[in-house]
Amino acid sequence: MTNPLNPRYDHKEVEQRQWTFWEQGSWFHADENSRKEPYTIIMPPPNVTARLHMGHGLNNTLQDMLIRWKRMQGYNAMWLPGTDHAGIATQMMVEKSLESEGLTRKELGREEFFARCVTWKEENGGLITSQLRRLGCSCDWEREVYTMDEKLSRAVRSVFVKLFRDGYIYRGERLVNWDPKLGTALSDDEVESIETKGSIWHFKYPVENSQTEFVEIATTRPETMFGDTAVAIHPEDERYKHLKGKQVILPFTERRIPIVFDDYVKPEFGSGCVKITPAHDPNDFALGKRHNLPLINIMNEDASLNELVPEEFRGLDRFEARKLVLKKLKEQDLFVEEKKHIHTQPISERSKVLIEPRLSKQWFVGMKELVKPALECVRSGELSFYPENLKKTYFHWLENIQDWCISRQLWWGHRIPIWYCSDCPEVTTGEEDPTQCSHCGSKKITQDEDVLDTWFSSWLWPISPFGWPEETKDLEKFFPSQVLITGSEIIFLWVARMVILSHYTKGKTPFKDVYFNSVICDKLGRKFSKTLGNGIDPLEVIATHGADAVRYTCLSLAPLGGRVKMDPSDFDHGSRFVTKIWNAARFLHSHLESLDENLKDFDDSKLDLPSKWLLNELHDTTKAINDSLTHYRMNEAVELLYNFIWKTFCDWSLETTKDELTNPSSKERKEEILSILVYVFDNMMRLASPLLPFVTEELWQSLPHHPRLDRPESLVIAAFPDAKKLLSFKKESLEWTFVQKLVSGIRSLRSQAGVPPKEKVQAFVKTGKENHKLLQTSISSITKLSNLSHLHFAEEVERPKKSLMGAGLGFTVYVPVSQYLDFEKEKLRLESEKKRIEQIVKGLHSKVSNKDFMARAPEEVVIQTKEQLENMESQLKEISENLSSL
RNA sequence: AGGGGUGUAGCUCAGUUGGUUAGAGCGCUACGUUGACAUCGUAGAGGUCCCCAGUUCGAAUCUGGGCACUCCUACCA
Repeated sequence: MTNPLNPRYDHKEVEQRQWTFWEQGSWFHADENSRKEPYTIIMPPPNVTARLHMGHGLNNTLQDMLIRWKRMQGYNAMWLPGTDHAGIATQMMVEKSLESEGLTRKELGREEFFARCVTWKEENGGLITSQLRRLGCSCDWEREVYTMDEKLSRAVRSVFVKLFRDGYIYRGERLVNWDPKLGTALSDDEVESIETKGSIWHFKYPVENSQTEFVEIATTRPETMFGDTAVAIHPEDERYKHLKGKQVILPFTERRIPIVFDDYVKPEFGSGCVKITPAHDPNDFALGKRHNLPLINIMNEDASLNELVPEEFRGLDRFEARKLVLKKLKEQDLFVEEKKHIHTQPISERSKVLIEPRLSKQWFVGMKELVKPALECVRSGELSFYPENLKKTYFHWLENIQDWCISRQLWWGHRIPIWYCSDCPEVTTGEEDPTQCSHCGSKKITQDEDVLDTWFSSWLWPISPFGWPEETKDLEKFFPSQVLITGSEIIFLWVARMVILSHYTKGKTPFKDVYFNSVICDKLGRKFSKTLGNGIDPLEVIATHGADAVRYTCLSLAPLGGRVKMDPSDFDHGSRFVTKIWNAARFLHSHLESLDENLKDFDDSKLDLPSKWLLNELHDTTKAINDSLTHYRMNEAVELLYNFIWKTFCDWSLETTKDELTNPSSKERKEEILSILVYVFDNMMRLASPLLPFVTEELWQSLPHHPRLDRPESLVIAAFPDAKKLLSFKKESLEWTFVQKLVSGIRSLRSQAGVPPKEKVQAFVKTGKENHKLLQTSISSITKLSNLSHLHFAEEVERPKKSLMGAGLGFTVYVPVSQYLDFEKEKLRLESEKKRIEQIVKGLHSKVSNKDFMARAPEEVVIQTKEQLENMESQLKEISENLSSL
C-alpha cells in the first residue's frame, strides 16, 4: 500500500473537490424547522459591482471561522450571504458601458436604463459571490439575497410607508451635497475631503451712502457672491462697530444687503468680514436662519449660474464665472488681493468632482426620536461592541444625529413611493402603486423621480432577507442574529441604522455583538487602495498559496479593531503551516500503511507519560481555543492552534514517538502509539477546520476512523472538541514538563560545548528523591532525546571532571565533555549566568524581606515568590560552587 | 479644533482583570538533518516595554503630564 497523500499538497485540486463535496452535502444550509439552537450571522453585503479585495477576505474569513465553529458545536448555524445594489456604483458602471456605445442614459430613457442595470447585475453581479466561495465561505447559499430582489424591495416599500405614516419622513428644502456631474445629492459619507492648494481672494463691497467706505471680505468662491444676502461681522469687533445698521451694495447688482453681527465670525480670519451665501454654504445657511436672511439659489443642477445672476454671468460654469467675477472686480477697482490658501475641499467619491452645496427639495427621515432605543440598547449592555471603545464614537454620532437625506437623483435603485397630485398639494403613498390622489381623488398623479439612498435598503438587512413585514418562520428563527462583523468605517452608515430600524420595526436589537475588524494596510501603513495600487489581490494569493493559507494569514495578523500591516510575503507563513500539517499527516500514513486492521482504541489506564502530556495539552488547548473564540479573540485562537500543531504535536510528540514507530517493541505497542496519534490528529483537524477548512477536510477524510470519535460524512459537521469531554492529566503533564526541561538543559550544554549531535554523552543529574521515580520511567526518552550513553541521577552527585554544568527548576545537571571543554569559555558562561541569577535573587529577596509585601500581597503570590527564591538560590549555590571548583 | 487609537527585539506584532526569569513569527548566528517537511530540527544572540512624574508592597499593564505617529469627525469665509 502506498501513502494516500501526495508528497505535496495540491491546494487547487483539493479546494475544488472539497467545495463540490460540501455543496452536494448541503451542510451549510440551515433548516428553519430545526430544533437546534440557531446561530445567525448576516454578511455585510458587498456591492454587486465589487470584486473581492483583502478587506472582504479578512471580514469574511472571520465570519466563516465563527459560523463553522458554531456549526460544528451543533448549532443551527446560518450565515446569510447577499449583495447590495449599490445605486451610484452600478449606475456609473452602466453609464460607462453606454458611453462606449455613444449613448447617454437620458437618450436611453428611464425604463430602458433600469433594464440595462438589471441585465448588468445578472451578467456581472455573481462575481463577488463566486469569489467568496473560493475563499471557502460556508454561507447558506440557498438563501442568498440581493437588495433589489422583489422580497427585499417590498420591505423597502413597507418601511417607507410606515415611516411616512408615522410622520418620520418629510420633504424639506435643505443644503445638500450636490454632485454637479452626476446631478444628484450625495450623503456626507459619499463625499471625500481632499486637501488642495487654492487661493483666497479679498475684495470690497461698497457701503451704502458712502463714496469712500468699503467692507473687505475674503472668499474662496467669489462666484457665489450673487447669492449673498448679508455680510457678517463679529459683534465684538471694534473695527466695524460703526457699521451697525448699515447696508452694503453687492457689486454688479443693485441689491443692498445688510450687515449682521454674529459670533460665528472669527475676527482674526481674513478681514473679519464674511460674505453670507445661505443657499450655497452650510454655515451661511445656519447663520441665515438665525438672522432670517433670504435664500438665493444662483445655480443650475450642473453648477452653472442661473437666471438670478446678472446677465453676463448667466449660464457660465462655476469656474468660468469665478474668473469673470475676478476680472470684473479688478476693472471696478474693488479687487484687493489674492492669497495662496490650503484648504480641504469636498470631492464626490464617485465622480471626483467638487461638491457644490445646493439648496434643493429632498426627502428626509427625522432621526431624533428613532435614535433613542439605539442609544439605550448599547448603554444597557444589551448590544456589545468589540472593541468596546467604539461605543464612544457610536454615542457621539447618535447624540448629535442629523436628519437623513434619503432621496437620490438617480435612476437605479428603489424609486421613492410618493405620488404628487396636479390638482392638490397633497402627496400619496402606499404599499401598492396608487391610481389616484388619496386626498382629492384626482387621477392626475405622478411619481417622484428620485430613488432612495442605497443605505435605505441596507438598514433593513437584519429583517428583509427573512421576509419582513411578513411574520415568516425564517424571521422568527434567524432574527435577531448573534454577531455582526464589519468595518468600523460604516458604524454610522450601516450599523447604527440597522439598530435603529430593527427597534423601529421589531422592537429588538438586531444582534448581540458587533465585531469591528481591522483595516488592512501595506507595510508603510497606508490603506490598501485602488489609486495607490498597493493592494494585494486575494484571488491571486488563493491561486498561489491556497485559500487556507490566505485565511490563516489574515486571521493570525488581525487583532480586534485597529489596523493590520500586510505584505505579500506574509502569506508564505500560511502556506508553510498548511504544508507542515500535510506532512505530519503523511508521516502518520507512512506508519499506518503496515496496519492491516482497523484502528483500535487505546487504554486510558496504560498510557505513558508523554502520551498523557500530549492528551493533556490537547485538553488545555481545546479549552483555550473555545475560550478565545467565545471572546472573539481570533488571532489568539489561531496562535494557540499553531503552537499546538507545530510545537506540541510535531516537534515533541512525533519526534518522541518516531523511533518507536520505526522499531516498535511489539505490534501492539505500535498500534497503541498510532491510535493515540491519530486520535489527537483527528481532534486537531476539528480544531483547525473552521480556520483551514480545505486541507483539514482532505486529511481527515484520509485518516482511519478512531473508535473514540464520531465519524459523520464530512469534517464540517463533525463535533468540535469540547474540553469537558477530553482526558486531562494535570499531574503527569507537569512531570513530563520537568523531563522536557531537563532534556533542553542537556541539549543546551551539548550545543554550547560544541559536541556533535551524533556523539553520545553522559549526563549526571542531581535532583530530589521525589523525582527519581519519574526519571526512572523516563530514562529511555531522555536518553534518546538528548542522545546520551548513560543517564545517572541521585540526590547527591559529585561533579564529574571536565564537565559542563546546568541548573534548572529542581535539578542540576552535569555533562562531561572532556575533549570539548574550554575552561575559559565555561567560566565566562557560568559567570554571566551567575550574574543573571543573582539579579533575580536580589529582586526576589528584597520582595520577601519587605514587610509590606508580606503583609499585603495575596498569600499565593507570597508562597510563589518564596518558592521561586528558594529555587533560584539553590541554582545560584550550584553555580557558585562549580565556579570555584573550576 | 474635538474624539479615538498606537508607541514592547532589526521588522510585523501578542501580552485578558497590576504579581512569569516580558513572548511569537520573520530576519540573524552556530550546529545538524535531507526517509514526514521545495525543508525541518536543536541551541543561541538580540529589549531603558517612548520619556517624566505619581498611585501601589509590586507597573509593560493603572493615573497625570510630555513627545512621536495614526485614524475618525467637524471646520477653514
